[in-house]
Amino acid sequence: MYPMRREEGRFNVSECPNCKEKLIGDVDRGEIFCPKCGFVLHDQAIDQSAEWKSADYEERMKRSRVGLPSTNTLHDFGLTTDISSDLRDSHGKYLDPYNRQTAQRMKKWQRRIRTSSSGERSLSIALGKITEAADVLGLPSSVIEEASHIFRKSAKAAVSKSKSISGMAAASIYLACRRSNVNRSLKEISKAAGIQSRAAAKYYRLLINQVEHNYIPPPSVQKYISKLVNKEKINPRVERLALDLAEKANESEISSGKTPAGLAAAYVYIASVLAGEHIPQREIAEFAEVTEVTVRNRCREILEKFVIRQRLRVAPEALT
DNA sequence: ATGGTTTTTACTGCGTC
DNA sequence: GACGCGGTAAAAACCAT
Repeated sequence: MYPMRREEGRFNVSECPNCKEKLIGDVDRGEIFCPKCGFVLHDQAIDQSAEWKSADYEERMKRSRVGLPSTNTLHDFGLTTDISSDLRDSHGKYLDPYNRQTAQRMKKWQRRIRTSSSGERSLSIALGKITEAADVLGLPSSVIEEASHIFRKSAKAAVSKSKSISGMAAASIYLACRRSNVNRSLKEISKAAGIQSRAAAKYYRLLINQVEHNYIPPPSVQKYISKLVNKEKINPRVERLALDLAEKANESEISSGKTPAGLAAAYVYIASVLAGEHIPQREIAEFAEVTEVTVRNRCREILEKFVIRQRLRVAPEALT
């Protein structure tokens, strides 16, 4: 997964090994990932910058803390108290019978309270679901945090009331991906969450209406192309050509209302033919998660435009 | 709810290896 | 014959109104 060879010692971290996109570093979470394909370069990278500075020992002691950083992915933010069961006091002495009884009662209630209310419990389940699905997809933990945060917000706003937990989890992850510029389709995510993408789309729209207030533009065709190429291990030449076509076609007239995925598939298909690689429509359609018919239709439209251009270019020569 | 647009489903015919 | 490709009609899904 991590393509660095130890003996080389050096690895250029500025671009993604899959799609050559410039990588984005997330200092807060200590990881670097590709905004196009979601490739995580170094999930366990250590944040080398000091979190705080201290002039002297006293101050350092004041500022240091104990425990893991709090996280959105656990229902209680990872902040929990455990009452130990060995029934000793803070000095290590055994408790007397009365205090022992009290401690046991406290322990029991603490355990019950932690996930007692139905809200807490479902939150806990949902966050687990999010983490699980995101892990399957190999998403960077910053996205998981974001998704968890989104889910919390939706739960607070009672958006997720009486909705499928998996559905809301998938929708949260998808929104988190969109926000973080990680190019994953709703289909992929719903599959990982074990849910129909149709249903997930519904929940996503809910989320958009209730939680998200900024318009998130859909990923560009170029991104889809890169993703597709990277997924299918296609010759980079084809990618270049496809991107070229997409740019030159300046497709404002053909693209409106069409799924970018289908368009990208068509460009890649045409590029593959032009480059003499000829990838079957069937395969491209499968990887782009659209139908062959859609690929064909987009192809037809693009080619119609290109034929006209070619005629215009060729016509003067034909006249001479 | 509805209507217009797009995508999918399912099927057929054509040419090539 | 299997395969890739192109097309079509009808159903399904999507989206704004």
